[in-house]
Amino acid sequence: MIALARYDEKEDSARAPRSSEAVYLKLKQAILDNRYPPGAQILESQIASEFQASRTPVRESFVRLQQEGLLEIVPRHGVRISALSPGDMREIYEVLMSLEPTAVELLVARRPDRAELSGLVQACDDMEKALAGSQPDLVAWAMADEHFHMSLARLCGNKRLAAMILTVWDQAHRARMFTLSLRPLPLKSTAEHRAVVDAILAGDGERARDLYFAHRKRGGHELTTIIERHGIQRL
Amino acid sequence: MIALARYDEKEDSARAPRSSEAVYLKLKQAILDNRYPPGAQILESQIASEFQASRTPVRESFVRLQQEGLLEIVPRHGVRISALSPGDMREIYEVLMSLEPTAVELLVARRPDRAELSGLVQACDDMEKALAGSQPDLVAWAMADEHFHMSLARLCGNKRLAAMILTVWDQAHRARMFTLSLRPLPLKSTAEHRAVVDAILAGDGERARDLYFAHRKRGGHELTTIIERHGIQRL
DNA sequence: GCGTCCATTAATGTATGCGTTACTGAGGAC
DNA sequence: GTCCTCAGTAACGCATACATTAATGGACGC
Repeated sequence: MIALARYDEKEDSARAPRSSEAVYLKLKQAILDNRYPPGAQILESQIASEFQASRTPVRESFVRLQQEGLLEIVPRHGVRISALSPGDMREIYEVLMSLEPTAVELLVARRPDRAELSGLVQACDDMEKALAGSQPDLVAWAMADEHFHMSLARLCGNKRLAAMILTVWDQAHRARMFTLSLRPLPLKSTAEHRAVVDAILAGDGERARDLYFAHRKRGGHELTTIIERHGIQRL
Repeated sequence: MIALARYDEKEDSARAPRSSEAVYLKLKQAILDNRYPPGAQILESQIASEFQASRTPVRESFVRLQQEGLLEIVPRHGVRISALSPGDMREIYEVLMSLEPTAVELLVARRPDRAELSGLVQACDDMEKALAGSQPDLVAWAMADEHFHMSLARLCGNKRLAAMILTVWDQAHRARMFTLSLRPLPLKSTAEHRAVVDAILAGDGERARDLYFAHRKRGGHELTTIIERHGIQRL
């Protein structure tokens, strides 16, 4: 289900370069980058030799990644990279439609100043820049979009809530990247993001919440439509 | 930070009595039962000998329980059972105020028949029974209450959402049990639960959502008040 | 020729050993 | 008397060895 560990990340003492942590991070990145495609069966020893570690830290990483929903440990059968069904995508967007508006509401209640929101503004600028040229850079836009949403989650002041949002975002990451070129150009999206920032600065929690909810709903609907139209079953 | 693994529980083949699973379940139950109190430092070897297993499955359990937020692995320092601060309780109730109303809304949208909701009705009956006598059985009431909320989460049709709810409920379990005798008798609570069930059966998603939100908000407020009034810092 | 059974093999699950690190306590110096 | 240093020890993190299980392929029987 939903991995709770992320709010634990404290980069205080870099004195302990634990192998299991390194394996976890590299394996996770590899999955998100689709270097291990959904449905792929992977072996402990394979990952171990690939990352030059023993099976022990690899197993530990498997457990963590399973709880984050990125892979499944089938006892005695090994590990399979999770593939998302259309139903999974629906679940993810239902969760986000619940949690993200709450997060923005909590953020407004904290009355953040403009400096605290600089990351959000920067993300909006990046999104605009990515779409400005004659050849829109969809990947850059997606990264800025992700950065906006994850920053907002982190800013809300509720670590559990933030961790949950980040976890399901990670689960949906590949699907988003995959459908990026299939969706209409997200031209309205940036304006929606800026409107949310304005509402936050104005201290209007209800408006921020409603705007964010509508934004999330539209995004989810777009993605769902694409999945249906293309008859995608697993991603 | 929110453990995603629970929706994975499939008790299909009981053919593989894995030691790590047994250790995980027993250790988790022990923590929930407060046999390892919050803040306690525990040793891998201690748990291993206690459960007659080696350190390997114990470590695996530690990783899982850390992601569920029930304990913290401090590298090179061992494992500490999580203690909830008032801020943690606030976080948990903010998450539940967001997720539980969504869950009930999703459940209504599925138009469940009366049979599907029998578990909820049973839980209401149990709550009433627990408070009926001259000597109210608070523990029985709390168990029925928990059963109601967890059943509703599971019924909503969104496994990720359900898993998240269950995870934070587990985190708050000890705190709830601890404050049980400090709160006023939950006499209104049962009626609120029944009203939610009625709204579900009536197919009125908005009413069910609002009722559940109000119920959750009141419960959270009650608990927060108790924590403040008694100056509880860790539980 | 096909199906079933057994043996072999390969990968997981568990146990254990080894190296490293951090804590503890004692002893000495200022 | 207090603080700092150092050595001893105990627990963790990782590696590896062993046990267990499931899958695969071949051979035998029908």
